[in-house]
Amino acid sequence: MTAGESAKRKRKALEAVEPPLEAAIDLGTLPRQLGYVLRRAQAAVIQSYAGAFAEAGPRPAQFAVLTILDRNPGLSPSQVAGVLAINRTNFVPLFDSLVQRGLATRRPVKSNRRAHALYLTAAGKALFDKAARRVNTHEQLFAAKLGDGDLERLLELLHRLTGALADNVPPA
Amino acid sequence: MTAGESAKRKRKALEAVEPPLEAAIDLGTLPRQLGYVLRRAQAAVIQSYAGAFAEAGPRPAQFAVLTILDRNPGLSPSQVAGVLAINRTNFVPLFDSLVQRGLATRRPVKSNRRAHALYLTAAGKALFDKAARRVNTHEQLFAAKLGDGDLERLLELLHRLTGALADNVPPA
DNA sequence: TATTGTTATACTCTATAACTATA
DNA sequence: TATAGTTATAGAGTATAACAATA
Repeated sequence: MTAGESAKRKRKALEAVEPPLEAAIDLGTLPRQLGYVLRRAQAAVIQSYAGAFAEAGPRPAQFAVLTILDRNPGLSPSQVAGVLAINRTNFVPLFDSLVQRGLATRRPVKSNRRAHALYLTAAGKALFDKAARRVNTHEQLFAAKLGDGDLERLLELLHRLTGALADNVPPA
Repeated sequence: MTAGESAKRKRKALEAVEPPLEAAIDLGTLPRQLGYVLRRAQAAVIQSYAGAFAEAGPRPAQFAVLTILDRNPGLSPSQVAGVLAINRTNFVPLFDSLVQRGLATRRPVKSNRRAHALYLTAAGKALFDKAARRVNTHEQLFAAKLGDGDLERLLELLHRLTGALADNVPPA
């Protein structure tokens, strides 16, 4: 092959082509892949929640922390982060955002001067109660969309999946 | 109430407290909230995939693009981004990463000099085939973990949920 | 030495505004 | 005026290394 032929072929390979046929796009195996399907579902759910929380309520991670502290006042940062599967490190600015909004506080612990005990403020409890009511209402919308016990079936399958996969990566 | 009493109470409210009782942590309604349960499930699935792709295979988003272009060569960036629900804007660096690895190319389109047509290279096809085999094997692991048709049930519920929520936000 | 909370840092994902060249 | 691709940018989410105070 000469240099001229090589250059010609190269030019041809980069030539303009016709626009794609306007047929339905084939997703291949993506709709059977759990990672992809979960991403799409989570995006749809987050979008749906965003509509219900139009006026900048607590973000999902903030709401989760409020829930844990409402039920378990006095837990340590490591405990809350651990139970929510949030990195200890990333929990710091997350909790700071609640403190800055006056929703939660850190208190020292008598018996261990390294540790902190975390609590909701009165404002934090009030915001949590209000947000929890809205979240539960929204959950009923999901139940209605899926219909007839299917939300419960979906939750059960997701819990079982998460548990089965977690078993493979036991804590060190 | 005197000023002294008020200051005293304030000090008391900030006093050190005993460590939390070591009981099981109460998650409240979080296990019934789809957003939270989906996040946990997706994290578990991504972790599981990360183990199977130890040696830096394509990332999930890259693999999705490879899949679409393998089945639908010549689509435009907007079409691929649209079908994957990826922002047009964010698709650019994502596709660039494939081009830089020699896995995909952009070609001009005859009939519309604004448009691009996207294709996999031979290397891109080869990597996709290899990764697809690994992904499908991993999918079987999920099926085994859940057992007896439950993966199919889970996928069906997730598809139905995503579809039902998308209906509420029709494209402008 | 190990643990608790923290800082610094970096990378990915996502979202919005605005530019360019074409149509 | 609208469309296709792109740039710039900023906000979340997530991950690792390392530090100070304390155990």
